[in-house]
Amino acid sequence: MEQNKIIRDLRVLTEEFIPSRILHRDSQLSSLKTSLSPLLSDSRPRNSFLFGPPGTGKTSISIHVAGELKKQIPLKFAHINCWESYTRHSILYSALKGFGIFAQRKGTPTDDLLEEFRNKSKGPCLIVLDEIDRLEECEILYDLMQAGAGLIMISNSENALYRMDPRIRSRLSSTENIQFSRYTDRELSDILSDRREWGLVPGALSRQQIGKISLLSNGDARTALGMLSIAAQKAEEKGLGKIPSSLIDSTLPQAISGSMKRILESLTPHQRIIIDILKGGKKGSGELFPSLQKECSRQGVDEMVNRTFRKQMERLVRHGLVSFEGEGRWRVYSLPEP
DNA sequence: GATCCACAGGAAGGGTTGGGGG
DNA sequence: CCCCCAACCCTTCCTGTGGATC
Repeated sequence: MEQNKIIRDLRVLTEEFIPSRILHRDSQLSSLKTSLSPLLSDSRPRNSFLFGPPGTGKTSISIHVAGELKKQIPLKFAHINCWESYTRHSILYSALKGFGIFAQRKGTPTDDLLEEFRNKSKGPCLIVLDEIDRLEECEILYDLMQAGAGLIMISNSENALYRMDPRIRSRLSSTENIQFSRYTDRELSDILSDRREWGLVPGALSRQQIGKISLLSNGDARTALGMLSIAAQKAEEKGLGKIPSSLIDSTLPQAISGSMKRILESLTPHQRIIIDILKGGKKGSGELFPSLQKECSRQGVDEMVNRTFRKQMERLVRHGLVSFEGEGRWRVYSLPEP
């Protein structure tokens, strides 16, 4: 295979890559380590709630800290995305999978999975629940805590825990709240420089270009890394020896739509149609439902019953993809501000 | 004031799905 | 291959709410 001119290691340029050195998150890192330190003496850690805008390092530092702990103790660890696993059953299943135990998914009662989890989570145990506001059955938090697991809960919204059942909330009252704010341009530049060192061939990207990406990404490391990897791949495809600045400008919309695309791909056809309709402006149920039916028959998608439509709306609202104002029959749905 | 209407949302039940066992 | 099991999704049926209409 021909030697790459731009990319040395593409993995380093993705948000999934967890660097061994976390930059510009010192206070959050030390708060989290303090909360989790009881694990080292086989005691129950303090639960943590990490909140802040997307791309500010919440998931990265959670996985990083878990990795550090694993080097010192036999930690049971699982990272669960509540967007994908939002029921009690699927969370228990994912947790066991994170421990390396492949339970039978279908056909196993939730209580049996819980029993299995209780048995297998003995000793130091840490569960990261990402996008916790997507969770549909909050009792699972109670179950996990009861089994002795330490929790790191992550959300973009500061109020994610307020919306939970008061009983669960009181169990979470001693939770350590750790806030993440957007990176400054300079901090983002440092992060990108660090990744450039391992991910790109020397000389492929200039300091000025890093500054430009940082400026355009508005403090969001996910967008910044998205821009960097898209630009690098395009330049590589073209057989160039350096990333041209013109390419960087054109990657911003792609990097942003890339994260939006992932969300849209996870939607059902019905949910996608509802969002498309709401792009045309806010609507009440009385107007939205007939529009949905009409659009479904036009697109050859099965029509749904009114009650199912309301359940779908409930879910879209909970997922933050649709917002509403007004109560009762005067409720009006719209798309949230980006 | 009684009734109607439009909508929200709970409860129950049936269909589908996917993995295991006979 | 077929049946069983349990989760999960959708539908049906129902109750509650509050403004509009008679």
